[in-house]
Amino acid sequence: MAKSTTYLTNSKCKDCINYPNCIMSLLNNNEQNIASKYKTTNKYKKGQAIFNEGFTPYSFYCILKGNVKLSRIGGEKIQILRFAKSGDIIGYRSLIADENYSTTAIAISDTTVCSLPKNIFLDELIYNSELSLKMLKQFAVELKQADELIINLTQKAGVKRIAETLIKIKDFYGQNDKTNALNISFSRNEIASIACVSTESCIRMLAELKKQGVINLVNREIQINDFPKLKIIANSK
Amino acid sequence: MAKSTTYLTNSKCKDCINYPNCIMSLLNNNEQNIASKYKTTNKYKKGQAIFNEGFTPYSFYCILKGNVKLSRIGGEKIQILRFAKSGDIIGYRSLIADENYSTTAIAISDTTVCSLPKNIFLDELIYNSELSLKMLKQFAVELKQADELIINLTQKAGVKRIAETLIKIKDFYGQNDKTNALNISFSRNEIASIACVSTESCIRMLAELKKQGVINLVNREIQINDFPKLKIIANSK
DNA sequence: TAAAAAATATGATATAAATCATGTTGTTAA
DNA sequence: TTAACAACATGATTTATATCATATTTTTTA
Repeated sequence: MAKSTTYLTNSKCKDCINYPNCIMSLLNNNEQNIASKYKTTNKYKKGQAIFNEGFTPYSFYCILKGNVKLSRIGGEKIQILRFAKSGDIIGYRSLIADENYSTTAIAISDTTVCSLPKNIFLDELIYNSELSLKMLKQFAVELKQADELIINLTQKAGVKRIAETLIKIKDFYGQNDKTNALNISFSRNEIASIACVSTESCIRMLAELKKQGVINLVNREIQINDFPKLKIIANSK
Repeated sequence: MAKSTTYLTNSKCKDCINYPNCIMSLLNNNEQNIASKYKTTNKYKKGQAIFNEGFTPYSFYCILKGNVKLSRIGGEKIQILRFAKSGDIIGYRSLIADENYSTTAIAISDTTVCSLPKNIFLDELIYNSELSLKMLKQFAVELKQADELIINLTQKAGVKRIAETLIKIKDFYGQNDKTNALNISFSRNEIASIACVSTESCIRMLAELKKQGVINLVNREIQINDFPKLKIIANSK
């Protein structure tokens, strides 16, 4: 896979399209000056890795524009664990834990990412309590979500996990108002890796949901027809 | 289940048996004074809940002495997610996320817990950057562990998960030097809830490990004879 | 625009582990 | 010290879903 393209810019967070939603909007003027001085901006094509499991982290990443999946390998199979989109941050867990990356981040659409050197970010955490508190909250929510994923993946039947997965994608990335198609399209194999089923089972389960009239499958694209029913399926015993 | 017994003490963290290992050792003199003024100490019998999933949190908890399991219900089954012991803190996730408890904490041996009112703890987080940074690190490690649990529970075969569970208990709570028995004993049903298998399967798999000479089952007590082999089993494909 | 490759689809079979059933052992309480 | 109960144990059966096999469709590339 080709290397990402690097762009050097001096733009500040307060002028970013994600301001004030991005967590880095909490930097004060001085911190923003430092950040803009040291940050680089990189473009990743769909499918390119931003960082890889097992590698040493040197940077903190902000998604300027685009979408990312975070996954982890366990022997043979890949498990997709969570997602990120414009304005989200990635790669901070390893920096804060002072460990190598425990997940792999891959662009699921063409994605532009701002990178900040490790120590600049860690310094900001020390001196900006608003930032560190926001980070604490981010972790607290993520930890709950990880716990929920454990319960969902281990205690729900396959079709329910597929339903849950479609809900997750719709809630996070949205859907087309007219066609009801999911804004970000995943292959059957990817959906399987989110729901933790085999690709074949995933295909069968999607077919089952289609048969029940909950979704529509048009040219590999998934349209959610009956979102309430999808929720009922995902949450039923 | 009977209510916990409450004791009021004015002792400070710096005089605690867990000093300086407990994260609260990072409080400065003034903060320790405030903490000692507002904190209460409670004793929980084995099996008693310290807090329950779904309830609103009002306190931050430090385990003065004892052991705790953190679990979560998913429909029918209970999944044990992690453990805590003397010097560990619990209940902070919900406080920081400003959400109800997402897990239940139950004493797995007689346990004494210090409680600090929610706002005292949250204030300390704001003003003590050393504390908030340590909390960030705690979250970062816990999040990785949650991710690892996802992979282990969804991708490893039952026996391997049982082996993994025994390793986890041994590493976290230790084992008796002479008998090789685990320091904290769990019922078969609890081990099943950690490894995410049925109780019957858990029993069968323990029997299998015994047959292989890796462990010994004496009066419901589990002794680890061959730890290296247990690790090999847990990590083999 | 044909050929190759990748993704989707579907049927048949295998399998790990849950569930159900019943029995045994160990612990608690009358 | 026996009865009652809970925990542990083991066999038989069922079930969900993975795996294997083979098509079909769509996309990519030569």
